[in-house]
Amino acid sequence: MSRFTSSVDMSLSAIKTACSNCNLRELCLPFGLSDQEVARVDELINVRKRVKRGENLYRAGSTFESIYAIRTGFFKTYVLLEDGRDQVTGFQMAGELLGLDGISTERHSCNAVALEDSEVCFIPFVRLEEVSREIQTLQHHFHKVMSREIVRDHGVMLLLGTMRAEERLATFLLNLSQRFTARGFSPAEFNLRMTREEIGSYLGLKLETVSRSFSRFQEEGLISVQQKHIRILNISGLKNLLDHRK
Amino acid sequence: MSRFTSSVDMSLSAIKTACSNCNLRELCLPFGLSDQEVARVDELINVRKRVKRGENLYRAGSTFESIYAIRTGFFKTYVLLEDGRDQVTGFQMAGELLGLDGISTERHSCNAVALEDSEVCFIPFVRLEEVSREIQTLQHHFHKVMSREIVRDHGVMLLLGTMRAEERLATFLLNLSQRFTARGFSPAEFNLRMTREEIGSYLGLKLETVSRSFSRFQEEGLISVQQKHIRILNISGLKNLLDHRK
DNA sequence: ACCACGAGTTGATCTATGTCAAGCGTGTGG
DNA sequence: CCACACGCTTGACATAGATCAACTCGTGGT
Repeated sequence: MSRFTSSVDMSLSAIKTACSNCNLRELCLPFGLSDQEVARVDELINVRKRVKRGENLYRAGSTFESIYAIRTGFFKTYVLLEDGRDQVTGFQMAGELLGLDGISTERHSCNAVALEDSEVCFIPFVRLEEVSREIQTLQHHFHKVMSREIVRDHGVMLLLGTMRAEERLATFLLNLSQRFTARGFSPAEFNLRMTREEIGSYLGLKLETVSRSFSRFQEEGLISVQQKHIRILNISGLKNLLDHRK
Repeated sequence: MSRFTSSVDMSLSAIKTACSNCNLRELCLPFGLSDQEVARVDELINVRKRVKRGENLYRAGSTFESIYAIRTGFFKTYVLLEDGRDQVTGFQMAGELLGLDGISTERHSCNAVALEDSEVCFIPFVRLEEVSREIQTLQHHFHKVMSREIVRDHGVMLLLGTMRAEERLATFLLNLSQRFTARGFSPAEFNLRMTREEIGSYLGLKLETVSRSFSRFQEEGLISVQQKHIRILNISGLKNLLDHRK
């Protein structure tokens, strides 16, 4: 982790952006908007930024001004306890929004770090509220996105509160698989961008338990693991792990 | 409280002007609005409903139309797994909103049950979006409320992912105490509305562990417990449980 | 007012996961 | 392109909390 905490500023290359020709449009904020409406959204997104692997997009306590749409790359968000314990609250990939936590107090309440070289669009929040007062579709979609985040969090609470280690890991893999699929990647084969420790933090497990569970899955022929490379060999086998518990 | 739960008839106009003379205004949706603006919000709240202890306000899967503001009473929300395991995702009290989970898919994703006889205001969501396109203050406050829910959920994830049983319970008690205080009740003395099992479900513990932890706190003079009645005797002692872990 | 059953407490034991430790291999940065 | 640090795996052991069980209490419903 030490090499990640050193960075302070992000490489600052402001690029003119346009949702209009972004292939993530249908996964991202402009979902369901007409061309005209997308053009209005384009106007409010005037900054794009690269975030290098290990750099913070924002930190807990920093003032909130924008939400961010991930154009390329992969992030984690996490909260810290004073004593050093931390909890990864999510992993975010292209098309997903970051920073919603900051609206409530005008300060971010968690940290966002790039897990690979990434690019994000800045969406100044005041302007987003402006435009969403004008465009009903945008307003409604934004509400759906926030609500979806709440529902997702409840799912994680269910996982952390009731599931056993292997169920948690299976759920995690199936979720990743499904999100990669939605982005046009293979449902069965992908590279993890995060370490065992980060997976463990997200799932409320120690890294050794994550590692052992991976090994167990492999022994059982459910997946093949080679460091960060995962191949799902038996997806329904993984799903069965979740169903049939007494 | 009694004047709301009595069976005395109320005039329609009294119902229609709910927010304007509701003493929860500053905790609830109309927070920060001018009198004029509150009047606009009043207009969209045209139904109030009693929910008896044990009744569902809504269920997972039911279609989403309204969010609900709790006028009096106490609720829990929970999600279910097919195999019967469940996870309480939150306890809600007067002035708090219920139903935000439903926005994302137009169907509720969790269940809401009254833990005591309660009364809620229906806020038809389509109308809320309408009015919040007109009233910026309302729009912004609503966004803050949703964001606050996300931040709260992250806090629960931290609790479930990293804390030990007694830390979880202490966090829970301190949170309740703080919310009762915000509503003008004693910070140190209150009645739990939920069972040990429900507390356990929320905190990712079994009821026996909750019971044992209560007993331990009592032995240590931190609280006194008598069934559902809690008195916090040493609030900083409880807080210390959270800080000083290596 | 009473009874019965749900809620809570407490003890004894079990177990899943944490902890500690040692060694390996791979991919990243110099 | 190479080296080594970091990430990962695996084993042995420890423990917090789960599970099972027996008993008490108190409260809500009739």
